[in-house]
Amino acid sequence: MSNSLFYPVTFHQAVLFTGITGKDQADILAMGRRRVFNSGETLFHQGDRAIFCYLVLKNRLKLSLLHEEGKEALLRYINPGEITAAVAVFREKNYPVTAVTVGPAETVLWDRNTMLQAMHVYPALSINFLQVVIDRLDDIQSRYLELQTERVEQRVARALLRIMKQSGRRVDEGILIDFRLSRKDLSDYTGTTLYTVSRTLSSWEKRGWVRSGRERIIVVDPHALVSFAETG
Amino acid sequence: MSNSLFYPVTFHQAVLFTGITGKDQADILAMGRRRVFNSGETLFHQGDRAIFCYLVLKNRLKLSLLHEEGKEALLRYINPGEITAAVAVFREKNYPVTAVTVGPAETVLWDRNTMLQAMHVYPALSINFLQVVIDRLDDIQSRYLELQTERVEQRVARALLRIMKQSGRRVDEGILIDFRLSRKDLSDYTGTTLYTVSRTLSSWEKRGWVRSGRERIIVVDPHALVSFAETG
DNA sequence: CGCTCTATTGATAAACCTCAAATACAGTGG
DNA sequence: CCACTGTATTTGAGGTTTATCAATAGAGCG
Repeated sequence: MSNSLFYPVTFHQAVLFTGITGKDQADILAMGRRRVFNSGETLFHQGDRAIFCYLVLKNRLKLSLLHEEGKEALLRYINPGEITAAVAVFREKNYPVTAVTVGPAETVLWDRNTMLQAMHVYPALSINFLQVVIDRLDDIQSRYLELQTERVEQRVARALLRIMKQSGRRVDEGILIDFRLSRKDLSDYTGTTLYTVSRTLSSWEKRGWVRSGRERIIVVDPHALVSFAETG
Repeated sequence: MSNSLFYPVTFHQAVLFTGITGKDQADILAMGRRRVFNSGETLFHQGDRAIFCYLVLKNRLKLSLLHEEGKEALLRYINPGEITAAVAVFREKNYPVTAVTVGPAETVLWDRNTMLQAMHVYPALSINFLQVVIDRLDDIQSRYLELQTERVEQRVARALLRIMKQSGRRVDEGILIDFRLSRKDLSDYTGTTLYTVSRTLSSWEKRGWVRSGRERIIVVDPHALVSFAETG
């Protein structure tokens, strides 16, 4: 409560806080610790003991699964208002995920015991955490199915639409993905190579569906992309 | 409790019942309804409202994600003592998964409200359910990474090892997958075609790693398979 | 303005799918 | 017990998708 002034008002809408009053939100936030990470800094790494869970206040995190030989599967971006490492609260096993900031990021973090305590006081928290875990499960299952059954271009279309929905911002020309997103990032997200993503985006740019530059993508015609994603 | 005689003793080891005494287990089972499904019968289908959660007593269920054009991703097999549709208890949304029996299967099922009630009386149940959801999330994330980064034969090796661990039975020649498992099933599990699986198994059979017949696989040399899966 | 990182594009190769045909196998009913 | 029938499996040939490699161009930063 004491340092609630530090937190932007907008986080009253965070998934974490569904069904929790503003005052209680402030209390819960005050139980955590505020921490700012540099651009590109690692919050936690695959194989670490899961210790904290994080609420993102500003900027974004990139969650990845790492494989040998430097290959990487990009799981998702964690946007302001979203939490990650929710699972860390429920078990002590290693967490198989790596989190890196995309630009300098502000977070609030809670250790396991503190969060368990908070959940005890505010039971709605447990429900919200569970909801997050289930949402993640749904998301990864859909993507697993798509990865297994669809072609590369179709998957890139879906990826772009997903990221657009989660992190898009309206601008004049269309919907801008609001952070540095490279061809490599998109290929790690979809299980292809940066070359194929580049070719795909070039072809869509010719058709007027997107506009793109260095680590920057604007979706001009979401409808066309949706239709492409659904028909293959 | 009244009908606890119906249930085999072995289910005292079910994940669902971790930390729950035998008597309480019987009570919980008695709150559910016992139901036998025919071979190949569908328990629930993608898009259904999630209504029940199921404990498998005998035989196995096959959980799949369905895609248009008849393509299918095989999520996992649910063995005796395991539960499925755990998520159904926590939300009413459509469940994106299809469950079909592999041979005639005995189950116990609970509707949402009954299970919520049981959880209220036996809090350990909630923890066990959560554990199941988290395990499923871990599993699908690992497989997502593998699908995205590894070659077909490597994935088939991993699939065989996974299924072996979960459903294998020691026999003279090695470890037998203890139910009908076709080339098509394995290819749906790994995201390839039955032809490629067939070729792969043939080549392994020549090397003495497996023995296989119609819908039947014995892993003769698990070590060789592990090493193959890990080095690619 | 030079340096570095990202993106583009073409040529080639590898992995894997698709299609087709033959073969093996497990039940089933006579 | 055996022939029959419907699946499952095997295997080959050929095609498609996509990765890989290489070289060039472009963008941002100090």
